[in-house]
Amino acid sequence: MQNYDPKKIEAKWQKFWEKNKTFEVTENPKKSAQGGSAAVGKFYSLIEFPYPSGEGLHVGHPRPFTAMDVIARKKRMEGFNVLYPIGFDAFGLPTENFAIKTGQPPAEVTKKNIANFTRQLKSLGYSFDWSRVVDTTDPKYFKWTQWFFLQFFKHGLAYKKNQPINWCPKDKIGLANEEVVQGKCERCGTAVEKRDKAQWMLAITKYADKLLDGLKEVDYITPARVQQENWIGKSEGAEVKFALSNVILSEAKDLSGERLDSSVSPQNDNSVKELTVFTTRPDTIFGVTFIAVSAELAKGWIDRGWKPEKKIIEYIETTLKERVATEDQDEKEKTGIAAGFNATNPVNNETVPVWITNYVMGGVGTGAIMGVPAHDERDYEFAKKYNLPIKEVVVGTNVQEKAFTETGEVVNSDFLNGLPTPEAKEKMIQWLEEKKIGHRKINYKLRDWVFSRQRYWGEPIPLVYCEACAGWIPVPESELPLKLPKVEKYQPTDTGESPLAAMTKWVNTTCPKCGGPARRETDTMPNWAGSSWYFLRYTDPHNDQEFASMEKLKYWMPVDWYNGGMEHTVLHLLYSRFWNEFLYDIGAVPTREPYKKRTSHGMILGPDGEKMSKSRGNVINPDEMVEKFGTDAFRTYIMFMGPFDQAVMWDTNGLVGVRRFLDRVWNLQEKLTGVGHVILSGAKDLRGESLDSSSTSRRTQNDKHTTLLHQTIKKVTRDIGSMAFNTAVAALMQLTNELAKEEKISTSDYQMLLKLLSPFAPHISEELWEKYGDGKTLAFSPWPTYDEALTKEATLTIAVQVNGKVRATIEVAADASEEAVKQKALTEENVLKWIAGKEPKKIIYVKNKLLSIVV
RNA sequence: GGGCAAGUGGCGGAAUUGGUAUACGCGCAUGGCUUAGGACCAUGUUCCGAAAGGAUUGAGGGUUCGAGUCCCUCCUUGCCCACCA
Repeated sequence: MQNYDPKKIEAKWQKFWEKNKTFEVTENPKKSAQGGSAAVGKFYSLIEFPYPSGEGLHVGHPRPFTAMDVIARKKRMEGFNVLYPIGFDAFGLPTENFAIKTGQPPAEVTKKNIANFTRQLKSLGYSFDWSRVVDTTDPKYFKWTQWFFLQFFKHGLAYKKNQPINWCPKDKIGLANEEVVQGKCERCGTAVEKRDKAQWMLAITKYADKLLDGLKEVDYITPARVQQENWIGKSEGAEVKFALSNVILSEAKDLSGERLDSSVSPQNDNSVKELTVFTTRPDTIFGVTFIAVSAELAKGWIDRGWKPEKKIIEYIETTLKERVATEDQDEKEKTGIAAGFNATNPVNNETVPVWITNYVMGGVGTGAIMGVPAHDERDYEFAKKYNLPIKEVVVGTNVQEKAFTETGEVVNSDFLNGLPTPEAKEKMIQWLEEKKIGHRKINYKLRDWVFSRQRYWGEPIPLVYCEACAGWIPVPESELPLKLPKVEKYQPTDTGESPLAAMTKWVNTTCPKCGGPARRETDTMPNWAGSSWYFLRYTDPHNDQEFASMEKLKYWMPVDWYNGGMEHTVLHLLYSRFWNEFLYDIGAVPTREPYKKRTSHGMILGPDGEKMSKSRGNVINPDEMVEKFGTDAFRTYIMFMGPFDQAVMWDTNGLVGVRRFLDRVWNLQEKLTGVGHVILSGAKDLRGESLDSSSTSRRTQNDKHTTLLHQTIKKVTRDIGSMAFNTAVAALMQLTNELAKEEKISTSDYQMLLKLLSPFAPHISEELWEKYGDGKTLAFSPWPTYDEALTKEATLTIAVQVNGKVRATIEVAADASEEAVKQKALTEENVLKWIAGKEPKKIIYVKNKLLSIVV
């Protein structure tokens, strides 16, 4: 027997899989390369496709990839027609920045990076269908990304809006709200500024309710579901109009197109006579003692002719500046300034002052709130600071000392008195609606999606602006893809325009509608665009007539199991669900929800327990590990290192241990009965047991050996299903250790071990299967089944407790009667000693587990 | 501040519905095999104690014959969100 030589074996099988197209699938399993018999069903397993960075594969990538590979391989053995595709999300800033630095065209850099990633991924033995690779930067792919954008546009869900955006002065790029982390650019950490810029928007907010509802019908891990719910942030309440005591504007101005419309009455004379607030607690409206408005809202008034005192203008300006720059929001104190006029509470005609404050956000609700210090903590804090009255309207704790925010009985509220909070809320909304001073309103935290970037390396937005037609005209679908022109410089211009803006030849075009002169949109799409539909393309990647045929979509969709990082559970998951639901509504895809099940993996940390990063010097290179220990050991270790959903530290010593395990599996060959024979289907081993690969051990006795085999099958099967890979590997180690103790091992037992091991360590398993298997490919051999009865041990060890402490253990036959166990226990010396002649008060028997005697 | 996880040997971590805490791996120790080994094999390894025995799952309390697991109070760490009215 030769020593285990992973390098040789792994190269051999990777070549074999590639040559035989082992993992390429079709919708008709009979025609597929390997699926000889009709499949029990389809299984679409998906991982988040990687961004092909210049650094190559990071050791973090293999964790989800290997996990889904294990699941996909097991599903194949269980008879499913398994699609496990791979692709590259290749548009993006790092490549563009690299191009800016070196002058190399991003397309070429991307090509090189993808080649390197492909080599690395292939060396890890993943069972990807390599015939379906997608690349988001391929014009054949982004043709459809652009097509989808046009569908959004045609259905009124894409619109251009001139609004303040988050602007990163370093990257010279507009950022979505979600790309701003604590006032800083998510990518480079530079403080973000506000800047006005016309941006393409996607109206994801129109899908807020659908996105929320859809979560009920899918199986997402709880944190993923909760995060999506929180991000959408639905709150139910009411909008209420408060009349203002004096008209604050005087000059007539053009009001069109501003977001402030919703909070200002549409008066011809442009005066602001009333103010709309949003509240989730209309039941507390009798407790209003002030009105708080955001600095953004007040700024809008000034823009439209309000002339307040100088200190008010100064306050507004400072607050707006702070809004973006603030780092430690923890210590941010609430501030405010009286606006100098009052509002009238419509329910009781009380006059309350209007304050401009820093704790009300311009972009939330109407940008104005009613201050109820007795029942809202923030209002309370503010009222205390500025000595505003606190009026109790819900019975609870002393509201002069602390805001009472829970539900209770309403008081001091006229017709609401005596009602519990929820009923008061309903009654008040109805009353407001009757009197036409307010109405029920559902509010969302979710904002529309800023969909344009002033960048080169992204999908061009396929629209032209025509003066004659006075608007944005779509590029005809027949002219897609609209390719990126070759440019000299990839750097965005100082004005913030995309590098494409400098390409006058490309920009100046003709209007598809009237034929007159027109200008192309020079913004490109964000990173998220290509990844919002890639799972659809995998089902039909070479289709040049449609993004995917309905027939293929119907076969493969929805994705059965999608695993990805927690960092993508909010944005990518929400965006791609939005696209899919929109496509479902226009009849382009067959399922409303794209993903049936979503799980997440934890991060792999460096050996020092810190996040891996170049600057810390704690980065582990997968290539190096594979070179040293072999792919199978690497894969198996990744699965063994800890609970899949938790962060784990890298420890190369642990990898050594797994390699030892594989060596042991390899060495078991020596103990095999009938070594050297290729065992064919229908053959029997030396014990006369069938070696039919679909059977497991045929022995029916509950001997220790058989029990362990069946227990292992059960445990590994179940653990893979629940992503408890670490304990599945542990069970395989345990079985291997037990088999190593025996003098001879039956070939059927060995076959079973190889099958269970193969999803984790496919190369060594195939190699050994070639020698000791049934002559077919292990990858499609039936997964072992177990007999529940045979997982039970024949004799059991029962713990005997006296007063809660284990004093003895006794061996009894399985399912022994309580009486028999009791009698045996009461003959144990140590048990008698602790009972010390006393009469047992109580004896509790837990079947097959323990006997508890209380004296 | 809010939400969600999680705290178990020297280390990574196991432990169906409450039922023998510490599986599996690392490390360490002793022995074997070897010219040698950082290779391999065997045995041992939660802590205290010579032993009998006792203690032990972040801290404290509770329910129970019995709690790592359930309940209450508190502490710590990680992740996500952050004045959402």
